[in-house]
Amino acid sequence: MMVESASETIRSAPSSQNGVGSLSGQADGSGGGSGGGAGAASTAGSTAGRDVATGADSNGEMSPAELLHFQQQQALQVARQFLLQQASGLSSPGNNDSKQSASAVQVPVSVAMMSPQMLTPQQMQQILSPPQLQALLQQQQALMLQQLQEYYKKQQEQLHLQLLTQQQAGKQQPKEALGNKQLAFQQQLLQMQQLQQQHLLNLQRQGLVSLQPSQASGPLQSLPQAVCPTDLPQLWKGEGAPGQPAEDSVKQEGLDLTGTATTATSFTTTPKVSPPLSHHTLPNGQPTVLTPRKDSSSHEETPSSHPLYGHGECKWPGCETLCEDLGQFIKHLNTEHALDDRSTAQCRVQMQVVQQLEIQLAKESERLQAMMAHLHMRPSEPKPFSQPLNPVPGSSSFSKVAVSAADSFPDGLAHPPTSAAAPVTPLRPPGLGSASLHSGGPARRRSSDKFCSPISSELAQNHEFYKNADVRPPFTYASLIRQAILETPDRQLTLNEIYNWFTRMFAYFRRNTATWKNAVRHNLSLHKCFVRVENVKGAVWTVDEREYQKRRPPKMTGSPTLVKNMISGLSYGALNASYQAALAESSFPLLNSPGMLNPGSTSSLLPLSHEDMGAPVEPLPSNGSSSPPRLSPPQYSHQVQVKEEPAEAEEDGRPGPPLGPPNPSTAGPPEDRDLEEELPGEELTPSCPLPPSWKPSLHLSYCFKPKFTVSVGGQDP
DNA sequence: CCATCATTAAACAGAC
DNA sequence: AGTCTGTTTAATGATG
Repeated sequence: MMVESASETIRSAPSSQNGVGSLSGQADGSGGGSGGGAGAASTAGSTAGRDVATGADSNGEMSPAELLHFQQQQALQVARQFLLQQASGLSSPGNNDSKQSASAVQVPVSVAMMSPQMLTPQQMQQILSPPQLQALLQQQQALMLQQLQEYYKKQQEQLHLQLLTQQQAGKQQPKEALGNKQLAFQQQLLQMQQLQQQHLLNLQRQGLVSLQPSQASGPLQSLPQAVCPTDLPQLWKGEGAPGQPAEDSVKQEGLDLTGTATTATSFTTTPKVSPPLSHHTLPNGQPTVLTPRKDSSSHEETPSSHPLYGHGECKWPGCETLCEDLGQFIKHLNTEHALDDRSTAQCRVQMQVVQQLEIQLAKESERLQAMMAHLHMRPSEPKPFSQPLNPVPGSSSFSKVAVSAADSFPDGLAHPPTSAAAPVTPLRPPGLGSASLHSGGPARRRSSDKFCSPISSELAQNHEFYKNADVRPPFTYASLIRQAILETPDRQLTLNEIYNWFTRMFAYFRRNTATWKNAVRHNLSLHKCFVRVENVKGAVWTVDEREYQKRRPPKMTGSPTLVKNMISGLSYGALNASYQAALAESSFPLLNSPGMLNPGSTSSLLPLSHEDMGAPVEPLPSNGSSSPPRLSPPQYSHQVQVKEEPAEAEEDGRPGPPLGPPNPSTAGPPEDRDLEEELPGEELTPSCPLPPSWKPSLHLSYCFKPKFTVSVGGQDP
């Protein structure tokens, strides 16, 4: 302990220029007081100028902090009502708790909120004993659940009726118009489901669902483990009359996507949906965060954004088609992703993915709890991740703890945060749990390399998490730098832009800037996969993919079989395996065509992306495959794509346009051959993902990039 | 135990 | 002079 703190102070001393920022940041986090979501949200909100981030946030996604706040407000309202009743003698004096509970439950939330009293939460806590508060909270939760259920039910019915009407009318309409209408309905249903899911998960996260199974009315009893999107309609309908035709059809739509024209409505589970819940749940002036912006974004026919549209490209799984604007995207959506067997199958796959993720999340959380209980790590705290983590990146002692904790997972993997939790529990990705708990330290250790963690998809799916949670990403600096560079259309970034990407994408890197910036520079210089190119405006950094692949241990290349094998070996192998199976089942062409797996593009579909599987991500020039590129620096400048020189040697074998997203869907055989020649017996090892015969020795050694041959000469050890 | 490699720290130089 | 950028070395620790 003393050693840790000593080293901590020692290490923090050099970064004096960032000391103020770091300290203030930490003070914010801790001063905010355990409000994990709130702290994260405030962090995200305070960091202005992050175009992507704010854009995503402003789409109306309700943050956990908002939900929490909303529920707390409601709980307080109910508690106030309860106090009022007690004070005015409305409830019979001799009543026992159950009677009082009943009376309290009977108070509609909306009514309670319409009569706000002037009691502060602190006053409430002083007046009410903790058991009372808890009872009230539970009552309120149960009541709110009921109201929500009814609301959702009505909304679903209404939407379904609208949909049916629209479909009948659409028979006479042009197909596109119908598609647009369907899209709108689809969005609405989708948003409703998202809302339901968020509510349920939020409740579950607070332990309220499982806390009160008897009060939470039937359906919720079935989701202590996982809430699956496919289950939600059932869950919410379970209480109501099950025989209602509209509900049944909606339910079937949610579960069976195979056939009819109605199936396109209720399946997608894209997390970036703004739930339109404000008007019903908060009828009157309650100054909550459930603002009309969500309505505007969700109910309009032509919203300013679309959950399947982002960063100028279609987010449909495996598509990534570039669309200049929303209109074009809508057109593209209606043409390319119309209601057909393929789209239906893809949606079904997506459903299964989400479902598996949810299940996996529940299992992993449970496992983590058990592990922590076993290891006596905060056994008394059921929500170990609810608080913002303030790691000390400079402390190697912390890093040791973090790494060892991460490695203590049963499967021996330092779990990167899988995609399961990020959309719904932004502060708590599973698997990262123990690492983030003590974290601080570099949760890195080649996690992206050794375990083939798909950094691009990881980042894509846990984007919000890393952006808000002060958790070190489990990727190496090299991986992150490369990701930053590849995310840009030109695949080149200045050092400062790389810095900005780090701070924009990761809350963790908003502190201790001296440390990680130095590391970034160090990595840029050290790894020869990063090539510095003199530009007109200055120097930019690019990625030499071949070098990047070369420096990595070969895992697998191209072969879907290998991909599957590796996937099933990963920590979240189960869900990915099911994903694979689902893909195969739906004859999804993705895994069968190497070109579909893109490196830099945030492969929104696959939890695994090419790049981190060690597969060749870009078609690399076959010229000079055996010549060590380190011989002369000018060679580098030709291997990379520079703005001023769009068509250079690097692009020779690449038919794709020089600009645009990192989507060289032209990978493949030439590249593989090239690498195979260059790394004989390493890249292509068809039988097993990690061939035992492979040894990363000798020529794959850690090599320095001799930018200046003079300086290298005699210093090489 | 050794080789490899990621990370961190630090020194240094050049450009601005 | 100070800062930024870039290079290099060294130490440390993890991993296979």
